[in-house]
Amino acid sequence: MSKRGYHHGNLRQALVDAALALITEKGPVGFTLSEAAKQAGVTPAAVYRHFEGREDLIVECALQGHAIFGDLMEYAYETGQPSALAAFEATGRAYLAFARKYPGHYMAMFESGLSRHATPDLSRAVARSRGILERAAEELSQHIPADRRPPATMFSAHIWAMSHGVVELFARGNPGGNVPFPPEDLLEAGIGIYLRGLGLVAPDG
Amino acid sequence: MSKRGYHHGNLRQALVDAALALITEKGPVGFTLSEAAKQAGVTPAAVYRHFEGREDLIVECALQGHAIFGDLMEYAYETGQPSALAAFEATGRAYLAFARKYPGHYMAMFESGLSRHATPDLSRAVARSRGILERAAEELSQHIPADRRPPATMFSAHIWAMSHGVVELFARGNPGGNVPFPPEDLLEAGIGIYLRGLGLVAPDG
DNA sequence: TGTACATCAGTGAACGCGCGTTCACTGATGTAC
DNA sequence: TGTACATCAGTGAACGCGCGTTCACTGATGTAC
Repeated sequence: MSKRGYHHGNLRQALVDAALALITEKGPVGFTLSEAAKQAGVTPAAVYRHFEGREDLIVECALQGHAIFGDLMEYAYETGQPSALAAFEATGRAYLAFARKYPGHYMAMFESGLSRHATPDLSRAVARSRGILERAAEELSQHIPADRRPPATMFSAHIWAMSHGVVELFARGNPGGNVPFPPEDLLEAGIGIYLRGLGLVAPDG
Repeated sequence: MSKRGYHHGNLRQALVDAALALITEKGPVGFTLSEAAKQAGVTPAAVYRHFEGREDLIVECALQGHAIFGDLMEYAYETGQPSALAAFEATGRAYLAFARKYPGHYMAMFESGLSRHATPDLSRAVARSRGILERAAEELSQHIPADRRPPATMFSAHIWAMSHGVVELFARGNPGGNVPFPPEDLLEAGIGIYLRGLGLVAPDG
């Protein structure tokens, strides 16, 4: 914070913001370092004062994404407490809300094709995000009779998969196309049915 | 068919195969027309005897993918008959089998970023693939009491989303990572739980 | 069967382009006295 | 407060690269007589 001054103010963050805007607009593929620099009102070479190169800039986008993601999920989870079910459902909704509100971050995190071990920082950030999802699943799964309880990691993987699938196929232009349901409703209904299958919500609720 | 002869034999298909191999290896992004040509043992310019350009080649990959996909799904569906449930489950398994066996096709179809209306042919192929999924869902949903029955399109969207999510997050290197379950088991369990939630399989089965 | 011609799949050189990256520089900002 | 100096964020020109695409060509294949 309060680093501002110098020539630009805070070029580092301005570049991240430009990158995110470009990724949002054109996908993580269409993003170029040169255009991000241009959009930040700066020469491409200036980027190298703040990042090691193109990939490093994308990593920073993903990193900030995971930070926001983790905070949102954690907050949703805690807000839903003490009911494990409410906490879990809030977490699911927060997932989609994040994907919609921060599409650039989401793409940088999950669609940019960078290894989740690109840097130690990123590796840690990914682990945190995943840990939060799994914690919510873990707690909720305590309410399932032990003999019918799937491992919490599997449980959370299912929800994550469905959420991601809805985002990819139905929350953007491609390629599942114009299903006549808002993605939020689609996902909420899907998770509801899934949880009923686990015996976690009333069969006729 | 039997067009063979001339210089190369069947360059058109050789280019498609090369493109698919490259897409498999490097993702739909890493794919370049020049490299596909090279891999087919031919000058980049030769590609233009058979395709309008780079995108047209990718479209052909997606097109062939949809053809295989549709056939596989249809076959799985029919093999599972007359039980609607068995047919549906077979279709779900076929989905993942396709994604694993034809990763290049799968990526060209769902991850290459080309509009599903890039050409009329593609538009039609996408509609067919989707129609098959929805037909399986439609039939199965007849077995749900009408008052609790979700629309078949929603139903099929859920399964599609979960399948796609499993493929994207867990069936490849990124970024969900090394969950300790084979994706096949993960998906099969997920679909099983979901169907139980719909009351389509016994609660204690 | 043999020759003359037409076709057209593939060549190879060239193009303009934008990319990521480097480098010596310059000039505004912050600091020491 | 004012001057001299050090720092270092951003410049601008240049680079090599591989891309997609074009074009006049050439030479193997298929066809007509």
